[in-house]
Order: sequence, then C-alpha cells, then structure tokens
Amino acid sequence: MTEKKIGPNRRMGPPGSEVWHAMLDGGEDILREQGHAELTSRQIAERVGVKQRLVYYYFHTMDDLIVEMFRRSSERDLQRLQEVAASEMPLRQLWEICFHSHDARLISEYMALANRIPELRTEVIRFIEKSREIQVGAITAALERQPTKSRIPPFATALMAASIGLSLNREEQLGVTLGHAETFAVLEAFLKELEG
Amino acid sequence: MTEKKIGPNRRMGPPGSEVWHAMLDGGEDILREQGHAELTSRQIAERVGVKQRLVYYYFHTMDDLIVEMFRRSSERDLQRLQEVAASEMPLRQLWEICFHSHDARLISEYMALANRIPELRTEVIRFIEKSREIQVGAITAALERQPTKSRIPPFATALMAASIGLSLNREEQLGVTLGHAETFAVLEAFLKELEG
DNA sequence: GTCTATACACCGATAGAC
DNA sequence: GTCTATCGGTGTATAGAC
Repeated sequence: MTEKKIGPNRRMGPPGSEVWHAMLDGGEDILREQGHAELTSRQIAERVGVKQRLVYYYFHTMDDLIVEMFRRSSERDLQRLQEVAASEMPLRQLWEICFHSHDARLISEYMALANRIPELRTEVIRFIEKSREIQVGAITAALERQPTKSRIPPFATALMAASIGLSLNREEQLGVTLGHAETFAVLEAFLKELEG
Repeated sequence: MTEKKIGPNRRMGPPGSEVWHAMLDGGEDILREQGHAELTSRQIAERVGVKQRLVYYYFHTMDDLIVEMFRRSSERDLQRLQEVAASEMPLRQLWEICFHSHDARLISEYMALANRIPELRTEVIRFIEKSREIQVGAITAALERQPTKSRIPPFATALMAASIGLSLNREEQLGVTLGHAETFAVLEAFLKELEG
C-alpha cells in the first residue's frame, strides 16, 4: 500500500557511485570495529569525509544503508563461494573461507540488527540458504568423486560445518580455546577422508 | 586505578531486592522482544512501573544493568545444566536444553552487546567455558558407561553439539529449515548410539 | 526508596541554498 | 552533488526534595 515513508521533497542519489560505495565501506568498518551503537550517519560521514546530510542523499534511511551494506557483502561472499566450489579441493577451500575470512564480530552485529530490521532479516535468510545450496553442491560432487564411507547426508554436512566454523571463529575471537584443538583434529580427519 | 566513574553524590540501592530483580526481568523481556535499541532505562522503568530515576538507584550504569542481566541468567543456566548432567540420560537432556530452552534472539543480542561491553564479554567467556566443562563431564561419563565405537573426543563432541544446536535454533527462528531434518536424524542416531 | 525536574549530548531526518 | 542550518525526539546520568 504505502510506499516508503520518505519525505516527498527528498532528492536521492544513484546507488553504485563512488561515494555510495565509500559510505558502505565506512559503515562496515564502523560496525566491525566499534559496533552497532556507533553506526550512525554522523560517524559514517566523518569517516568518509563528507557532511552528514549527504548520507541521506544516497540512502533513504539508516536501516536502508545497513541492508545495502549486508547485501553488497553477501553478494561478494556468494560469488567467492561459487568460484571455489568449482575449483579442485573445493571442500577444504570452502572450509577455509567459512572459518578464516569472516569476521565473527561483524557477523554477530548483523545477526542482532536482523532482529529488528525485517529487510535485513530477509537478506540474511537468503544468504544462509544460498550458501548452503552451494556447499551442498560441492559436497555432493566430492562424494561422487571419492568412494567414502561417510554416511552423513550432504545437507547435514553443510549445516554442521557452517555451524562449527561459526562457533570456532567466534570463540577464538573471544579468547576461548577449550576443545578447539580436538575439534580441528576431527574436522581435519573428515576432510582428508573426503578429499585426500 | 580509577574506581567506577560514578557521581560522588550517588546513593545506590542494594542488589537482590524485589525491584532489582523486576528491573532485570523487564530488561530481559525488552531485549528478547524488542532488541538492544529499545533496552533503555526509560523503557525498563515503564515496564516495571516506576520512574526512570530509580533505575540509576539500583544500577550504576545501563551497561552494569546489562551485565547483571546476563550474569543472573547464566548462573541459572549453569545450575540447570549441572542438575541434568547428574541425572540419567544426561546427554539427551543436555541436548534438549541446548536446543529448546534458549531463545536465539536473546543470545544474538547478548553476543552483539558483548562486542562493546568488556565486562559482559568476560561473563560470556566464563559461561561458555563452564558450560563446556559440564557437558564434557557428562559426555565422558556416558562414554564410560556405554561401550561405543565413537572416536570423537568429548571436548570436540561438546563443542560441536553446542555449535550445531545454536545454529539450528537460530535458523529455525529465522524460518530457515534447509538441511535441518537431515541434521536431526544424524544427531538422533548419535544420541542413540551413546545413550540408547 | 521513590519522586520531580533537568542538563546535556547525540541521533534521524528534513528544508532549502549553492 | 554537496553544503549550512535546524527541528524534534530520545538517550544517559545527575541534583536534590519528599
């Protein structure tokens, strides 16, 4: 029914421009380094080197900016997942991405923000589902190549690996290492079994 | 060096009183139902039915209140974990607790808050480590009772189970079910193997 | 123990000039 | 495309009366 409740006199800038990207970059840095409480239009403007008003020329609302941040980031992630899924040793590379190249703090901030921003929630759901599909595809292909006795279905394998990677990552950043070495050993053995 | 930077003329109320608990209860409800952005002294006061000023009679700062919220909640959780760890079928009960009786949204809010509140971070670390120790104890005891061929070490088992439970819980709340049935089947088989 | 009243900072968002 | 200027709202925290 109602379109976006934006002031009728608001001129808006085009997405994809240089400043547009710079604002998303700045927002991402703030979210990762200082958390959601500091993610404000003023902080972003200061970091980019413009005035606060300009943020509202490129984004309808702050929530919009946050959604765009996640959307841009998740699209990049999915593309990279798809690339390594088509490579040799995809499972090990997928695991490396899952574990090493995500920032646990950033993820936890997005998760909390998704609780109150419906559009972000939608994007998060889409990302989880798409990345799982990609991982399942790679696992299924690996199982066909390698005659292994693993009786864990691909979908369960993907979900478990993603979950464990997330927790290991998060705990490591917190400074908890209880049980990590043992878990890595189990995962390494599993990877060897599937991919040599 | 510096003690808490509290106004020198601030009179403070005692912890543990009825109103003190009511404020933590209200804060927890707000955090679960509306998220961190609505967790303010004014909202808590309104929910408890007192004036905003009283919140600062019972808590030095809002961050202090949040830390107390988590501390009280995690102490209760640890106690319950210890109780079921000493019962029969502890593994299945521990899994039920891990999966069913935690609110994923509340957890994600605490995780994000822990990024910016050092004392909360400390409490979260303590909780993760203590609950893992309890779970490892139960798993070790179960392995001694049951002659099973599981070659996954107890610490890895505890970490993996907690991780997977967390993700399943969170995804279910988001509305994602991709791979959940397969994962439950795997976990159920594992539980049967260890505890019949 | 609980209240009224208030200082002060900061945020989201907008109007309109250049 | 970018700016100055500003409005209205809300937040944390405090002083001090009852």
